[in-house]
Amino acid sequence: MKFWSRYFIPTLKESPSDAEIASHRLLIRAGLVRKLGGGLYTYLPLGHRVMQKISRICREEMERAGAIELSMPHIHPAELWADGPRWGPVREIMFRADSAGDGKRGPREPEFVLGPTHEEVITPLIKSEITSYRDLPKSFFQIGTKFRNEIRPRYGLMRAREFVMMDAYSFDADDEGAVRSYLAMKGAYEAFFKRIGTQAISVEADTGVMGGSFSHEFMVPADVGDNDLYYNEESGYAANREKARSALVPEGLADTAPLGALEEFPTPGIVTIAALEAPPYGVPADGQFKTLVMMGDGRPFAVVLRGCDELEEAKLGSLGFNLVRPATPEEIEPVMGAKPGSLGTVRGTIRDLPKLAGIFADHAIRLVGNGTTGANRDGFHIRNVNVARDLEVTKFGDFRRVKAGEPDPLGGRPLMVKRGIEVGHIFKLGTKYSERIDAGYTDDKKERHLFIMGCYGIGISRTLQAVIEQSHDADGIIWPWAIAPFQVLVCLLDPQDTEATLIAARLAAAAGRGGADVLVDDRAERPGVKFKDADLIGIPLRITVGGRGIKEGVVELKWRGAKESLKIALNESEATVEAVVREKA
RNA sequence: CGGGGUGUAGCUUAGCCUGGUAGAGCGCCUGGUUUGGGACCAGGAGGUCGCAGGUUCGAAUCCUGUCGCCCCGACCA
Repeated sequence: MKFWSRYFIPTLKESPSDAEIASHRLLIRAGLVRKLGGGLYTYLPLGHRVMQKISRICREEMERAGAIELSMPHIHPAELWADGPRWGPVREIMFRADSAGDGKRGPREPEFVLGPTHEEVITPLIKSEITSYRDLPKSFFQIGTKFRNEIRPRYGLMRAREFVMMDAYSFDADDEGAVRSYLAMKGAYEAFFKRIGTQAISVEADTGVMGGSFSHEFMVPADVGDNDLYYNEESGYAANREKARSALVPEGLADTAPLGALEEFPTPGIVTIAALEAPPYGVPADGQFKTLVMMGDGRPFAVVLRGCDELEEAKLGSLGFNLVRPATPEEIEPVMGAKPGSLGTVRGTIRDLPKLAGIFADHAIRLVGNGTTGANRDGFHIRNVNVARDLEVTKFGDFRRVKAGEPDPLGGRPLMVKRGIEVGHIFKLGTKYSERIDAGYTDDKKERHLFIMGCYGIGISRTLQAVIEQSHDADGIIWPWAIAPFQVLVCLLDPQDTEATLIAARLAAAAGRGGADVLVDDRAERPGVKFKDADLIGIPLRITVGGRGIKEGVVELKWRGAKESLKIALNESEATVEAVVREKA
């Protein structure tokens, strides 16, 4: 039990100007955190308590799923990362952790870095400690601070430079085992989010820089999220934007339109899809072919889409390039023969076809019959273009960004879209890390195999903020019971009054017996201030003890989300409070 | 890193265009009156106007540079 007057909850009437979104403002106004610098936050007592509660629940669910807790260093020798597969992409977000030195030495390679994640630490560890199939499978986890020098920290704890994460790693002897471990973790995640009172959706996700064979993200739906979720509740399909597919194009669809004769025509100054749609041309966007030239590991390649579709760059990952970027006009013209705006892939029109590392076409272009595309000659397009007859294509694939309302790939029902905050991510890694350092075990036939790994993360501090984003109103936070910093707030309106103080103490004790963490607002403030603060910090159950109620012989119980309060007779109040709390806890 | 914005008291900000005494609200301190949804009255403390240089008799204000922070984009738990 804590007394507000002796505790530390610095609430703010106004929010600092640098807080943009509701959850960020509330974090600060409710006295949960204070900023030290960009992406760096102090957890004040209230915020710290919530972090502890989220961590504890996370720990319990991970252990229930069979994972074993350990703790790895935050400072890593730089050699651990140097020359690794992720050194390039990861390097720029890593903090170096060398001695600050005397300021005279010039730049040099870092000796130590602050750990952004721990695959690189745990894989060598397990390599040397586990050598037999008898010791598999094993899953480990830790809950601790991670350091990433984010290019742009944002939205308070949402994207911070230093943040708290639960990270887990699984080691299995074979693929079936690895899938079991993966599913166990997925189950633990689902249980975790359910217990903390948060709706989190798991969606198919891209593996990105992490690599691996498949993965799911756990998303908390929120308008301020930085990823789009495409889903249909009936069919159960859910994927993020990078991964989302649709059943727009029937399998094996061939050219259908009556084939017209190819015809080049002048289009002076026309370099956009929209301009070709307008009079006098009037070619609808879905009747155009859009040709994009990208650079993959330094080699140009082309991507062909319908004019009405957008490229989803993440989907180019399947092409096997390490680094992909749009090509510059200077890189494009010598290869294609024209500047962007007049590009196309009609056979025979590409100036230097052998230079291209490939022409990759989205399946959806099959829907275009007698279409129009660039002639690879500035100021000219070609009409009556048909895919099978006319287009140069190395390979078809799924490269377009899905749109809301398209049929989902499982049941053909319309896809819905929501914004979401990524709070967890699980990866089936396969052997990507174990192979690099030859980490494996010996089986019962004395044969050596690589560990099949998985890795898993939950952003604990991000989850804290995502919960607020999902659960608040105009007055403040509405904490789910399980992670509220205190579950019960005894609001003592007349701390000078001995009788009221005594009643408040008894009720606080009763709530404590029921299993709640109790905060007593014993400050010498006016009732209005106390009520506003109570709503702001979002304690689920408020018990009001005041002179007015005592005269009537009642105290009031009010749930944070509810409109009305309940009056309870004084002589039954202790038993009632204890019972109510026990039921929740 | 590219684009945009912004720095004035603990917080929110006015003043800047058109140079001349730095102002308000909230919060804080003292006294009084109040006391069930952010009270009122009186008094008070608190500001190197982000930093450095320049122009000027004179700079919060104009110019140059620099740093911090915020927003949009790429990246991530």
